[in-house]
Amino acid sequence: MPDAVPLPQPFYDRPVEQVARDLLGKRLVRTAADGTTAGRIVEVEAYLSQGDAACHAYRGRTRRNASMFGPAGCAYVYAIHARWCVNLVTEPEGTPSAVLIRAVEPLAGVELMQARRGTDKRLDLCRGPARLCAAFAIDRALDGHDVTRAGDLWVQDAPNGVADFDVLATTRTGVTNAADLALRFVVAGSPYVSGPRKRRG
DNA sequence: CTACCGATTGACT
DNA sequence: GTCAATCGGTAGA
Repeated sequence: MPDAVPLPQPFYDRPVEQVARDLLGKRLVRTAADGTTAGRIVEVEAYLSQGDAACHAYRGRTRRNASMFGPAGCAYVYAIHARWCVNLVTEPEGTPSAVLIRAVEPLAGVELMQARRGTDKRLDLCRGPARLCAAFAIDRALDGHDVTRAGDLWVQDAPNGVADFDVLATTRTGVTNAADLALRFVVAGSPYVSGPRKRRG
């Protein structure tokens, strides 16, 4: 863990699909009152500002999705089926796009994750967007949080710039609208990604 | 205020 | 593989 440098704001201020791919392999770091947890991002999904019926901002701005309309580099935390999920907002302010973090590989604070999740199974600790949030103690309090500075929630650049893995693009999981778009990206071969689901080239 | 729905998960066949 | 519990957000009366 050489440099603990946060990914800078310009990293997020780019096309969402590109940011999604580039987030793979980076470290998500969460510091809470009861300790710190960290994990390597292995699965993400992109939600587009235009023509994407699955995006929460598709039908305009509401109280819930307000963070998506804010500047890049902020968190967008929402509730679904009584659970929390976390996104990272991309593209310029007023452009409601974001990357959903679906799974990470546990790197630090594993015991804390186990306690929060109520399971010892390392593979299941952060596999799935809501499981990840439970393991990292992420909830609505972090909605709108700036992730470009080392703080309660941020993303650390990977030790080396060169990716040592292949990226697999598939359709998104669980969405009922615009289900045909291949906007889910995973680290090929990682056992820490959530259920495979159908694949697409 | 009530009614409906979902970017999920965990339990079960 | 299938299925339903779960509750915050949204729309509508």
